[in-house]
Amino acid sequence: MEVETHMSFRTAEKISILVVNDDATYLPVVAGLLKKCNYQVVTVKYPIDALSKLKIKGDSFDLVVTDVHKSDMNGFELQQVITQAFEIPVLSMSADDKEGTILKGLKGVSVDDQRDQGLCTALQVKRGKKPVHEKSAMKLGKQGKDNSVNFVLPTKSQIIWTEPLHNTFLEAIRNIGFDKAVPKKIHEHMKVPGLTRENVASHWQKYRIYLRRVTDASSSIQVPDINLASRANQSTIASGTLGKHRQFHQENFGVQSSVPSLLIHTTGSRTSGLQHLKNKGKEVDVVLDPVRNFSVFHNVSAMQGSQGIGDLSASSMNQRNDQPHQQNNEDEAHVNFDGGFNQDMEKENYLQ
DNA sequence: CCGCCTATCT
DNA sequence: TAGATAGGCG
Repeated sequence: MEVETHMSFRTAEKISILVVNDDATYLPVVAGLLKKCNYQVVTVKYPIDALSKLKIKGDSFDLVVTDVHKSDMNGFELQQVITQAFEIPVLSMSADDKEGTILKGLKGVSVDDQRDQGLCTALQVKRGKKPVHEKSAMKLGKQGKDNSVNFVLPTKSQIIWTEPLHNTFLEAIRNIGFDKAVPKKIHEHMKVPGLTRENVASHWQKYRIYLRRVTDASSSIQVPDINLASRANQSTIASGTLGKHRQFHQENFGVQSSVPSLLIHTTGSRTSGLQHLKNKGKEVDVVLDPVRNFSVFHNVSAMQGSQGIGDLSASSMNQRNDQPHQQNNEDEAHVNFDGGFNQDMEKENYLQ
């Protein structure tokens, strides 16, 4: 499906692109790739040069590709000038995904819209919703069945909430106090390089959802008449539950030191690693479950003399919540691991 | 305007 | 399913 057919048409007028980038190593790469895709490419180092080039060559460019840099005139400024003066779409790129550089420049325009507009206008492609990522280098112009051309950029990495990472998350929450915990604070406390507030927020949401699920389940099983406990006060989890999970946790993750880094990023394709593990069955879900440790509630649960929840075992934990009632389940709560994480996935590690 | 939260997307 | 993203709202 990824055939180079995209250049079989459009021989008459090549699309011409002006590439602005002062990075000596990056510029040739971008230019080369674009040329390979049969675009006519002109390169300049600085925005100033770009402007003069545009003045000379007028509207002969179909698209300007800039880097978002912090030189005299940055990519965004250039973008504005060009867009206004020449009415040529500008595609800004950056390898800098920190500090919201890109979003700042886009002012309310979602990244998708922006790039869709830019690409569509410039290349007159059909609206193929191929995600084009704003971060990192551009990869390759690839086809669509419809002959549309899309830029396919490396998809942004996802972080994986490994055991150690999740633990620092939990500890941050404990330090802050559960009810005062918000993404920003948690994030600050964690102090994990490369981890963003958004990462934390997302995980926090999942975590709370999970917690809700568990507390609801346990209250309905345990004391049906006092579900107000878990309802009103989220910080109530039976010690039995805690114990179970603790135990579970230790058995299976006992020596987690095999994972040297706290933060693991994966890149786009999910064929390996995560997916792979997932496909191996439910026990894997347990491995990947974001909440394997209830230490947050340790103190609270200590004074909760509850018992009988007994069976929030591993298997029930990773199963859905739809009607635990009268769950006789012949499926025994078996958990067998073939030994921790086997990360054959592509990843970047951030030591810390 | 920031950032939290929920819904939705991938 | 997990994690990312968008949008609403305080």
